[in-house]
Amino acid sequence: MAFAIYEEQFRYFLKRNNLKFTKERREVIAAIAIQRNHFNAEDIHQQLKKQKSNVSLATVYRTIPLLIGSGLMTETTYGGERIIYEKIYNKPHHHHMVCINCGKIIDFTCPDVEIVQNDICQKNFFLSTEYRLEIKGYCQTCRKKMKNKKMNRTFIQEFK
Amino acid sequence: MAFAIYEEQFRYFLKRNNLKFTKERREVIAAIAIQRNHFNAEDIHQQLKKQKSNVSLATVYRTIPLLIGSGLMTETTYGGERIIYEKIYNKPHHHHMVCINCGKIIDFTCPDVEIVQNDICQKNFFLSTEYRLEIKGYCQTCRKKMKNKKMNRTFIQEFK
DNA sequence: TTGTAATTGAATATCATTCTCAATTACATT
DNA sequence: AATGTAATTGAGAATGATATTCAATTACAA
Repeated sequence: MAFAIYEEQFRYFLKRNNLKFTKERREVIAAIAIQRNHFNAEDIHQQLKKQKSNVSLATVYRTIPLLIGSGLMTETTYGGERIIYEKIYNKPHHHHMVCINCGKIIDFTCPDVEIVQNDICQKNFFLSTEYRLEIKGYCQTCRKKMKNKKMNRTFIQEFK
Repeated sequence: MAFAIYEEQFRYFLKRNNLKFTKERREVIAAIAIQRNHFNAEDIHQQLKKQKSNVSLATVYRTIPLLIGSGLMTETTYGGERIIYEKIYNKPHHHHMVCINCGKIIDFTCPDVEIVQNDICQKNFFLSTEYRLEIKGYCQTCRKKMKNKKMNRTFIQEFK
């Protein structure tokens, strides 16, 4: 499974940065390896408890930047109450559609965006490390609810 | 100037939603009208003080969703400590490059992205209300600093 | 084995944003 | 113009995710 590769990549990162590979960090990786598509800090902590691990939430938060720095995961969407992460190992680069009614996140890939992005960065002498196209709106399910007026809209507003 | 139009649009929105046009809300609009490209809740509050207005920070926060709902402004980038807003009146739709070293935000327009976005939404039966392409990386200035190793990098990491 | 800098858990701090509540106010209706 | 009522306000307190402090522990290079 992917776990061994996760650990290898993480150990390499730690060594390069003069950081230690602790029991706690190993357990956090194991917890990450098991996560689904999208998860947050608390999800990791819950998984640790399931694993009978006593790694504290503080350590989870301390480990997150290391996991991102080592290239094992990335932030997905912000804007909600919590930051949502996802693993990136062996996953093609993709973007997100977020339903503003139910919170559902839909992944999609789009090679065209990369071309556009390269072009823009070159023109602006910008060195890109990350780019994302994020679409907000209403998913298929919630559009149906809209017709029945069962949705969470706060204000009356037109759609473009 | 744009202020009168701002107010008209806002009053219309309030009326449609059975909300009141108060002295405080008028003052907040005046404060918004003066803001630069990118600003946050605290910036609005500071501007109110400059205007000798006593509108509280709580009211600023309460007014923000109304301003967004009425189409006067929008969230720009999250991910930092605070939410950054920008006015959208008379401003072409655009995207952002954010320097992860100095925090600089560079606007850019890109008509191609709209085409891509429409296509994806149609395929997924998604009703888009908003979309953004966000590029993170290093701006021209910070790239030069990188060569002199004067940058804020936290971890040693390769660039793609 | 040892020295030392990194790491940990627990508790506490931070700090942007939201909420509570009693007093005030806008404004539709008379 | 007066009235009724629901919306709004400021002040302060609450919230809650994330970060930090500190003393005790631990990884690991030498």
